[in-house]
Amino acid sequence: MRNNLRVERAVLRLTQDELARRIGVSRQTINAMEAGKYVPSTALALKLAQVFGKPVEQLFALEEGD
Amino acid sequence: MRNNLRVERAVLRLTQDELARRIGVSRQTINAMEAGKYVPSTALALKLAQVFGKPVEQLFALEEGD
DNA sequence: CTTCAATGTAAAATAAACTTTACAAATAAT
DNA sequence: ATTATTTGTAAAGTTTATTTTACATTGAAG
Repeated sequence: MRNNLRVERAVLRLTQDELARRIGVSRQTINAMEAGKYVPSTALALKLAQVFGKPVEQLFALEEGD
Repeated sequence: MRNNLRVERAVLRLTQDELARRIGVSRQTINAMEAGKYVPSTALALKLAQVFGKPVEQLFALEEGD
């Protein structure tokens, strides 16, 4: 699972902490997600898509081996 | 989190078991998801979107209280 | 060169996703 | 009516997401 979170967050000029607050998770969750340390739930993905104004498919993409 | 899985699966005339195999999860996972018992990971949501040929947003939707 | 804001990271704990096994209920088919 | 397929459900277990606390690193700003 690859994601564009870092880029999209930069576009909005948000800090990890600000983004975390907006979608109701901890800052470490954002940091770990950006670092590709884990795959978020669909609920989180939808909230992120909402904040960034882009469809989930443009934020997350499956890779080889899923 | 509401979802359309049951309807979309009906459109493709797939059994829970067939769908489960296609995306590599257990049949109970499909059943529980359709029953709204839990929210799948983004990886699963993307696979389902792929199978059904629809964007994640058309399969899953956030509700009041997220 | 110090200070401050932002980020990286880590360990321990909790919650939630997902599997396996197993059985019961519903529905379709013969 | 019986059998076979599909679906509902449940308990126990494993794995993964997410939180909390806490500290170390980076980078910008003064």
